[in-house]
Amino acid sequence: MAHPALVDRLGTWYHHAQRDLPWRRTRDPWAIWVSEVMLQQTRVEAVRDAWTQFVARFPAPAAFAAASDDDLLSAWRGLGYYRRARFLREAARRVADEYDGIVPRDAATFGALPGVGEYTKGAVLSIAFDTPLPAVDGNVERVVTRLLALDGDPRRQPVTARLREFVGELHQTSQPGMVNQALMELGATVCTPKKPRCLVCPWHDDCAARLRGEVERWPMTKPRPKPIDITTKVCVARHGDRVLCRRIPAGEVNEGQLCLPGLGLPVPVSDDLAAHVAGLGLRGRLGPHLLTVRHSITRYRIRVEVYSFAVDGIGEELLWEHPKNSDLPFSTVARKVLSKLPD
DNA sequence: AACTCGGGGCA
DNA sequence: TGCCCAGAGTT
Repeated sequence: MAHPALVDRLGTWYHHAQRDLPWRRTRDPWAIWVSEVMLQQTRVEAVRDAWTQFVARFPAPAAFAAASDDDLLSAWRGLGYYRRARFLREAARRVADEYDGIVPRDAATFGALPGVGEYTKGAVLSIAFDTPLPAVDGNVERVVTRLLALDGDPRRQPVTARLREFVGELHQTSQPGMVNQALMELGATVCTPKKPRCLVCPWHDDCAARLRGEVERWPMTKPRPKPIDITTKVCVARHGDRVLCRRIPAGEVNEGQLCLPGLGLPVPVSDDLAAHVAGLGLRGRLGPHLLTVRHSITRYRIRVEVYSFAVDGIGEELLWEHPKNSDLPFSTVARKVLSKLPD
């Protein structure tokens, strides 16, 4: 079954209502791919600048394939889910090595690359090449479950299959890339989770949820568990204008990034800062409590108490960095602490 | 099917 | 403060 009138209204709306986003100005599959990975679980406004810098620095898969860990983490700064960047680099290496640096158009081949799931496969190939594949993200789930008043968890069968089937029907009468992007744009700017702007929706008169007067009943997703509150302590040891840092070890959250002594995520490395610092081989005294910083990651909400630390010597083999003049990838929580530090 | 991975922005 | 976001991989 096709829906020409539905697609027509959607297309007309998208033509005049779409936001001017930088990745919509290119058809380069690599640049589009980067944008889709960055946008996974991440807001448009957080991605905009990062994407622009990223594609300037790594204009092709082969360029990113050669990036160091530090360059990778710096390029991904502030976006979170840093594992996405590692998967993308691994995928870029395969493209460079096995496909002569060309992003594969074949759905099975592209979809087999690390970090490319059902959504990303459909989004990149439909936007770059107009391949008729559905790209069902959280926005599309919301828009379509409301339009059709689809009960059940949209991330599970049979709803997943129904969503993909419906989007596939929309592709029959127009360009799949436009349809996919328009569905996402509608979900992002009109059919929002709360207080949707139904008055300006092109599907105002078609939406089963609105006709029932209970739009916010859909999508029927599971509520997230509440975050766990943690308090941890961190010390700022200064030597001139440099600060004592540590590399987060492999296997821990945010591995490879720079953090401050005493702070470990997701749980505190040490509640006893003095003992922790002694373990680093430093002598000195723990100074006063300076300030408190709040930070949240996946399931934790963390209160960080920041103490100063006066050291006698800088110690051998310890990492001292200029926080405001360093190319090394400081973790977000470390940057928060350092930016709030009094002079 | 449940769990893990970040971070920011805003009602 | 609570909630949500252009998901994917692992267990």
